[in-house]
Amino acid sequence: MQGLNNKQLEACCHIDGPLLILAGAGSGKTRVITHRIAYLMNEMDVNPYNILAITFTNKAANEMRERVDNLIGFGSESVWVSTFHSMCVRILRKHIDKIGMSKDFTIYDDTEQKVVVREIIKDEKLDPKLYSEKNILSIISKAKEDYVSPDDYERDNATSYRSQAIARVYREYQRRLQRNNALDFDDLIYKTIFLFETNPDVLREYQERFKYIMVDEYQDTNHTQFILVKQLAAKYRNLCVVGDDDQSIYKFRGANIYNILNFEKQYPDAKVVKLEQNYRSTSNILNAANSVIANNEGRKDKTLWTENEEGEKITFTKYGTGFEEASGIASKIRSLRSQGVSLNDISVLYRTNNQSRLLEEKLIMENIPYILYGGTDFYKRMEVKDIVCYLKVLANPCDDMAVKRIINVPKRGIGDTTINKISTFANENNLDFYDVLLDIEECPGVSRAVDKIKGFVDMVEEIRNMQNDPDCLPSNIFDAVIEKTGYVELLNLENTDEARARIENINELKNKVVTYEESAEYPNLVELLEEIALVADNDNIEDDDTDKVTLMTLHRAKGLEFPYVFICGMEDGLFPSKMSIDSDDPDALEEERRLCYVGITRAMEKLFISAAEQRMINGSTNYCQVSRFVKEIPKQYVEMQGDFTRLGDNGDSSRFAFKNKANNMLFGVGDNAAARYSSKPKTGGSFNPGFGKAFPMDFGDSKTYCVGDKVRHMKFGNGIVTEVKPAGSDAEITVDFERVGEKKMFASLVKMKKL
DNA sequence: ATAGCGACGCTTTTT
DNA sequence: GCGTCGCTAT
Repeated sequence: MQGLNNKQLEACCHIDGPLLILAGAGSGKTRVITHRIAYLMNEMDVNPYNILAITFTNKAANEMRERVDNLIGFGSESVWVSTFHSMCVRILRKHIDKIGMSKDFTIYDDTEQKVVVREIIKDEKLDPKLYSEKNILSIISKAKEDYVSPDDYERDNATSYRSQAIARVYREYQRRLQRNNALDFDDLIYKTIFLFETNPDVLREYQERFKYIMVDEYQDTNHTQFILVKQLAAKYRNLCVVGDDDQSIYKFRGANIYNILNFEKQYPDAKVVKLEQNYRSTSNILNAANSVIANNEGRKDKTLWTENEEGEKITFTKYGTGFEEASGIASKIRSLRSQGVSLNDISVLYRTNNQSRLLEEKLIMENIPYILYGGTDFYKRMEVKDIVCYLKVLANPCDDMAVKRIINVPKRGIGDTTINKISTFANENNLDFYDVLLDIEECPGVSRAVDKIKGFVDMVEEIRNMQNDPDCLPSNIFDAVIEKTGYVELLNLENTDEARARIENINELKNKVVTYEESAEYPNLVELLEEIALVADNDNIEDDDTDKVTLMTLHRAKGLEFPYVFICGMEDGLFPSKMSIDSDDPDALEEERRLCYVGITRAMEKLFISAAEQRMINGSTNYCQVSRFVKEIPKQYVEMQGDFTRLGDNGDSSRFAFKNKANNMLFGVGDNAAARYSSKPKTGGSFNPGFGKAFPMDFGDSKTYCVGDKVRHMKFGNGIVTEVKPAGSDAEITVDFERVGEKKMFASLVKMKKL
């Protein structure tokens, strides 16, 4: 427990009963959580089997497990470290039959949800203009997040004709998912709560198991997650939640800030520990962040402080246009680079994804390498989804959505009319879509396509039969899909850059499959698909060590830090967004302000913020005011650049000290000439080890290795120890891995198992 | 069955 | 300004 400050120590050592840790930005939150787990195990003799740590992202879960491993060596494998969603999947895979579903369910992402809703809108003959799938899905999702069933929803909205129609869609949506043996993300939590409600014995089993529960990023939990945690902790009440109400920025996704604000009401005996010392930022940056967030009403009282030095002032630059802003940022980055700053230490943050376009164009022109987070997720790319749907059909033929997606991909002459006929026939006879395909002669009106469908079914069945061979791996299936469908072959014929990028993505998918196989105990399609469904692209951030500037939205930056941070587009209407300014809910603006706070506190050494007077938004030029958030930063922390005599600035500008004019910006010329380019598909990244692959418990002599020992490493696979060199109380060992060659590592830190 | 064209709509997105 | 989606003409 060394190197912790008093507050951190206090948080680690409070073991019994509810505990709320309010952890400000950069206050060493993860350290506290990992040390607390270590304390439970090492000092309090808690069996790691009885500890549950919940996070929101796989990345956070992996990091946490790694850090606990490093802290205590072996034994941490039996701590449940997982995301809400993968925890629920794991519970449901074991018990979902008790609530009338089958254990091999598949998970639908939002693309698949949309297709289901679209079909229902059509079948129910609703006007798609009045009932957009997007709108309906968000209503359904919101209902589920609040644990409102279709019946509840119908009853609660009895007076609205529209709501009654939506209730019908909701009910039908659930019915179809059930028939497809599928759950969406909201269902994963919803059904787990329902399982616990209806099966007290199952709940008791998990309550007994999870005697100590920790929840990270508690400010981001929604209502169902709140209920779930409450259920699990009800018996032992050893619940520790960690979060920062000032960093609650996901209300639009259902996060309920009152879960953290009212924790003490929910648990009156809760101990509260505030972590207010910041170890990340200079005091100028931190003070600026404090001043901004102080304008919010609905927050827990706390003020971050730091022992770090004052540092440079924040630079605020006002540019004439978005083009100039992008040029200005690019040239600032160039000058940083010439001073020896690594591009990896620089990040450019913005409110909306489309702001990246201008930045990208300028960075390309200036020859500054960058990596952009955002855009289409790897697993949502067309070609990746196509292949994944083949795998889904092979794993779960009831998955109508998947079957319909691939039945004519690549094109094999089975058109919409045929698909609709089969669909109707299936619905009328209460059959799965694929059942009808198997017996296609029975289906009226598909005379012409019968042979084509037979060809398709034969192909699928041929691949499916491969699974009878116990040695058949998911990658063999994968190869068979590629070969029998001719998918890559057809792309090859296209001979375009786009087709080549798609092939690259498919190869990348194959890499993921192989990586999965190497880490899995019993590789199988269902588990592979589950990992794919639960893994976010976000997990790959920071994996690449080549020198690149990072571009992303402020939302995505949460949890990250960079020595140099640019926040651009600081204009009222953009940030804070117009929606939040116009909203009659005052919390909308407060949430934007929290987002601003998150952005500022990402910076360690130096923060640049900027605004443009004119910006093109949705094809038309807007004249902008400097963001109110900029004006909330006291001038002593800021150095001003730019022309403040032009339009868009009045009133509060007197707070600023005027400095040099930005007159070195190129205007206009060539700005639109920069060619559009398609960003290289993201690659690399470690596959989430998730559940089921934890090493067996092994408390023994795992820290001592001898030359010749056969070992297995979590990431690197099998290898042989070739050298052991004492280094202080530790030992540096060299291992020759079959797959990746020789690696040196410290014995006490390495995540390895002796074979 | 599919290419092509016009209408629309448009913050943020841990799973 | 740009991408997605659905309808229409071939």
